[in-house]
Amino acid sequence: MQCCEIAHTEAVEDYLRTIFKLSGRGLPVTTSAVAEQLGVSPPTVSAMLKRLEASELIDRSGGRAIALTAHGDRHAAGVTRRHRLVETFLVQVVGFGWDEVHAEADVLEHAISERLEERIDDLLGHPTHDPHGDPIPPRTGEHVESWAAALGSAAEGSRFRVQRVADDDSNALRYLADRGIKPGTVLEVVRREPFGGPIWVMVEARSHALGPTLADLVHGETA
Amino acid sequence: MQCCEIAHTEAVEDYLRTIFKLSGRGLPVTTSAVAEQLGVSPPTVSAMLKRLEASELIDRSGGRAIALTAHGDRHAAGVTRRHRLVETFLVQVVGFGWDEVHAEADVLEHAISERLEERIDDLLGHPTHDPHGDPIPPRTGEHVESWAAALGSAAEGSRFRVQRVADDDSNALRYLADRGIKPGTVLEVVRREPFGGPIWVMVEARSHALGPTLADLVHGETA
DNA sequence: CAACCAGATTAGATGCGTCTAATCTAATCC
DNA sequence: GGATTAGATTAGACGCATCTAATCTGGTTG
Repeated sequence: MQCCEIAHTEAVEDYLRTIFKLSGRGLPVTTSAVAEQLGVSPPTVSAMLKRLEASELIDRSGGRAIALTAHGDRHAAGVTRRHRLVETFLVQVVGFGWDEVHAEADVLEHAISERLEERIDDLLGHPTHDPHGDPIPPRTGEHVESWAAALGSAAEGSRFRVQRVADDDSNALRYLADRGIKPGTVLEVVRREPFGGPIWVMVEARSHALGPTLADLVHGETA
Repeated sequence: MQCCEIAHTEAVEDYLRTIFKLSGRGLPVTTSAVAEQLGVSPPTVSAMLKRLEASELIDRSGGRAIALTAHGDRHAAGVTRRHRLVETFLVQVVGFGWDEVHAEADVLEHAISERLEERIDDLLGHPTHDPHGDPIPPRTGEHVESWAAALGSAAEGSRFRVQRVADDDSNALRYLADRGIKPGTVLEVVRREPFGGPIWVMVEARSHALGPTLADLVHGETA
């Protein structure tokens, strides 16, 4: 069965984007990881993976790990592109906060036509990154989905430039935005408490203690 | 079974909006009419109508005619509201032509959240009509879906103000827009050819011959 | 009135996407 | 190396939305 023999249903797009996302973050891409991410049961994922494999969108020759084929990667990047364009559009044009757009985009990514996708891209001036700092895959051509180092592992005393913040948790995003932490922010790592304690950072002359969970959502490089 | 026990799937919303649309135009609302409109088979409609009736969204006590209950009408008006708000948004904010938005809105109407619906409404300044002149149902309260007289039945020599143009056919919309015929246009009915012949109208000092099919898409009142 | 016809429904089937319960597999650990 | 255990799959089921083929229903017409 070739790719184009599978219906590009919302579910198929959801699975592809999830696999794309996990791969991009360097996380293990397994049945259970996908199930967890999508909030469905492992058998459901098993069944879908079988169909994706039959359509040559994924490759499972590497043991438990699931990899996108070149074909699958193109489609997954397409869905991701729409997701991130929609997020950018909702923030820049519609006036939503960066913490409000993820769930909205999760639905809209399946609902916009190619024409609307292009129009939004034009309207926004062909953005390269969404409001969370995630790179927007180009319509054609190569795309690299790299995550820089997490703030959670930055050295004490270093200056850290935020590039990207994981967009999964609205509350975390709101919390971080309230403290001025967003892509582009440069902060100072004052102190790292041991034993899973918080990391103290200085942003615009104010210091904040971020728990390790939160600190791991923030990625960037030493500035 | 009460209304809220039925899932508000896309299909359910599609059926409700279709029934709403046919009723609003004063057309017969029957199994086959709905099937035709939605492009599905009559048995499929039969099955869905049974579920809609069990959920008390429609009432079929009037022989073959299908009527929305008060409850069903509220839901149908909600879907229609989203459809028309999206159309307006796509034209006014995104820059689409009025002939391009119907198909787009058919999908997006199911995908926008209540929050986004409200935000779009605010952004547009609470419009009362969409680009085709169709009234946008208010979020709460009464809504009247009335179609004025068709241009096809306007008297020779009368002046006719266009209020509303049926949005089903992109090509027809483009054709009409090219000739300056859209809501608000005032035109003069020069001559009606008999035997299903065209109707001659004068718009901005240019005259055009419109076939009866086309003329029946244009609704308004003598000005 | 009987036959016909249009329109609606029932019967039976399919594919998708999901579930739970049971089973299989493969890595880990004493 | 055998037992445990985590993870994946198979088995069996369900609801939604759709189809085709067959049947039912009700009005019109010769």
